[in-house]
Amino acid sequence: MTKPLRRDAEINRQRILKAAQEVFAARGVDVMLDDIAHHAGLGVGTVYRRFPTREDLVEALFDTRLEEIVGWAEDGLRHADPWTGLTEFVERATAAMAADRGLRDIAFSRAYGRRRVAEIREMLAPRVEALVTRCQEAGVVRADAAGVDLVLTQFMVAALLEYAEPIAPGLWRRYLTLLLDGLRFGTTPLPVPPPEVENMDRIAENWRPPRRPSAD
Amino acid sequence: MTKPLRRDAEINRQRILKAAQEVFAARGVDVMLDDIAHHAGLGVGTVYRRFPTREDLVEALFDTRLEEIVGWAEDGLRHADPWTGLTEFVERATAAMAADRGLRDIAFSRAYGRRRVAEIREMLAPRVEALVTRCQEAGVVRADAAGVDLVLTQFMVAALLEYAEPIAPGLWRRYLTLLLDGLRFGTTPLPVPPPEVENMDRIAENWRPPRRPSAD
DNA sequence: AAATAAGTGGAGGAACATCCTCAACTAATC
DNA sequence: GATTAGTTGAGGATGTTCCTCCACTTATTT
Repeated sequence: MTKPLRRDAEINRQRILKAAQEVFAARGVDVMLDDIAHHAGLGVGTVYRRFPTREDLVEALFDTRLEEIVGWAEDGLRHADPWTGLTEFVERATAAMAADRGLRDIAFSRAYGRRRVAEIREMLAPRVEALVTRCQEAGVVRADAAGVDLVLTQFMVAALLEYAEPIAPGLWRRYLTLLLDGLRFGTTPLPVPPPEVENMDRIAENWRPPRRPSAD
Repeated sequence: MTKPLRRDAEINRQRILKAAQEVFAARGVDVMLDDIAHHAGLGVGTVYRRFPTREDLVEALFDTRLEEIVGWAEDGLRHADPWTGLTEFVERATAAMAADRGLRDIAFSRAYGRRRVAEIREMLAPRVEALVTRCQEAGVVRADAAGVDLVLTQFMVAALLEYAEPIAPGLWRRYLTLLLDGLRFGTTPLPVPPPEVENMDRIAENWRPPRRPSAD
């Protein structure tokens, strides 16, 4: 029942989406909507007319991005070699997050993406855990690891990205390798149990790095 | 030549230091000075009179804390077993940072501690690197690791602390173990070189997690 | 015990940051 | 050319943080 937009309005809508995508990628999801408008070469009012809340922009931009990541997890589970399946997934997911700070926000925080995006995000954790379990069954991941450990691992690497990626792009691969080697070859008994699922959620949901200044 | 403070003023000075220590530990070094005053049961004016800038509080509180950590590194270097020397140092340092968010700020960021504290901080990195080198010479740390890798490792764990420690205290031990196991037993060739010292500085200096809300 | 000097409190002004509306304007479509 | 849809961006509303200022209190000196 929604009338189609006027031609110029539709063009502007696309421009806003493109601008939002770029600004979110560079500076995270909680940039000022004014900055997105400016980056799109439009007035603030136009952005607010088309996307009354930040949430609308998030939902319009990130559902497919997250679905993509879920898809990678499923690829990994389908891979003949469990360990390669796991590492290829982690590499792809981290590379995507390295290139897009907004995606990190969406993947971890619960402050954004309350509708469809939240649903998809929820599909991620169980699949990631399955990747680990599958490796353990094949004996290529230490037995005392847990599914959630991979999530926390990703979390730590995401934090590193936050600070290091703009300065030393790609450095994350080094430390991801270190962590994965720990998962694979480590023998020192892990001294405390993994977090309960519920706590895991509470940890990730606090994800909220400081606002990055606009370049201007 | 500085006159001694009036008796009540000296007492209040101590109160402020105690309050600052506690509030910094709980919520980091960039809390509002108003909060410290309130926590000390004093007026804001009193705090500003005694410590005109946040920097003065930082310098008064953190130089011995950092010296302590430097001392631990030296203990580690003196330990008969290089690997135990390394792990004991990392454990102690991380435990201290887990208990004090202000200490994390001081140890990593360059936004605080510009005088004596900065000097001490600078003594830390070379000693940490020596701990690693010593282990490599003994063959108990992978040869392709670098001294700075331990610093980045600490950095990642510090980021984890930021989010996880209030919810799952002590969880960091699990992931520190994983990382150290990676350093020790890992065999996957590290895919990118470690950061230049100069970049290392630029990464750490950006440390600035979001402000934590006061509990009131 | 009065005089003096030192110290205190905390309301509130200044400087910002962020959000989002709205009335005057412009452009597309019929 | 009339009608309707869309755009604009200055600026009001709100919030945050810092830090000063001066009427007041308390210690110390004489």
